[in-house]
Amino acid sequence: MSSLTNNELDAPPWLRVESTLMSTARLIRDAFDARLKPLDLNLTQASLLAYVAEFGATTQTRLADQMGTGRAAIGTVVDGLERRGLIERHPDPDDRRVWRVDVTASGRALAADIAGVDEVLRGELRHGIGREERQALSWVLTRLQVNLQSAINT
Amino acid sequence: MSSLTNNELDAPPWLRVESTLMSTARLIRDAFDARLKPLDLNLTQASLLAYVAEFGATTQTRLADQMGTGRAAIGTVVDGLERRGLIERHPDPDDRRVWRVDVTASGRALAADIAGVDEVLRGELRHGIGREERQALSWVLTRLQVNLQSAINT
DNA sequence: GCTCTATTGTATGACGTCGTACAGTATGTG
DNA sequence: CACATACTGTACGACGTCATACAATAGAGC
Repeated sequence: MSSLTNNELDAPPWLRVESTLMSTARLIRDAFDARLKPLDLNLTQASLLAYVAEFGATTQTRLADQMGTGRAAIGTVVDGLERRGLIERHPDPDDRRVWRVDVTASGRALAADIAGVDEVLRGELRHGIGREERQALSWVLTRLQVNLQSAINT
Repeated sequence: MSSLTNNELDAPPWLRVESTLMSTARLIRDAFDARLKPLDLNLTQASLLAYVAEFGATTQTRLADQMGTGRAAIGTVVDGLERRGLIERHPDPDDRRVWRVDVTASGRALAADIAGVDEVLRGELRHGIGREERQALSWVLTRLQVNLQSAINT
């Protein structure tokens, strides 16, 4: 069942690879969200938690940069995770403007589950795609990002 | 300024190609939105308008499938474009449940502008990326979508 | 030390999309 | 014909993100 929504044939003439790329991105988010649902996390929350668990106490601005979202949005995500006792905000001794966001014990346990989910899913996504194909994909995407940045700054 | 947010080096160990893909998708949306801003359209509105201009009177459900968004969301998009006189809703003589969404004269004119914007931007995005690389990208993305669909349906 | 500029996190309102439920209509089955 | 099932578009509430404005704080230049 379920033919893909956008194969190259019935796709509109404008937007071809680009729309395939965007629908793929949406599917990635959906797939991760589905697998993270048992942990009661979405991809944004899981990414933030995993990042803090990996790299230790982190500023919210840095988190926003890493996650690719605004500072305001990160604030509410941190609020939610903090309410659930997964992370904590500690004052920074050197800079009284910032919070050092750090993971709690239960947050660290959950981060391990996240890593498991991530590894399993990423393994499934590699089926039928060779290593060099993934590298080629990565290269083209990076090059595309350069072009996109130029296009946006004009 | 503005090094890319996620190169492969400082990216977290979970999510690599996948996160690059998602940030690329976001950049695509941003780039199109920026170029479409003079027309006072966002990518969703422009895609819908271009699709109707290309393929003629279309059902809203079909539009939702094509755009990859829900029926409810499409309804509000159609509302907005209809208020601006770019499209019209006509009753379907054979099925009284559905609207036949069709483009007006001014909508058709704007659709031509959209096609121009699209062609120019897509040309810029191809810089430094060969035809076979684009085809390889497309192939890997399609394969990825298959894997993603399997992953979601489990 | 004082002043100007930059930065951090937050509050607020807006937007786009989603999920669900619903009424109206179509289609298939007895 | 009557009935059950499927489908279309809409109303409604919720969520996540954004843009903007703001107070508090830091840092640079004099």
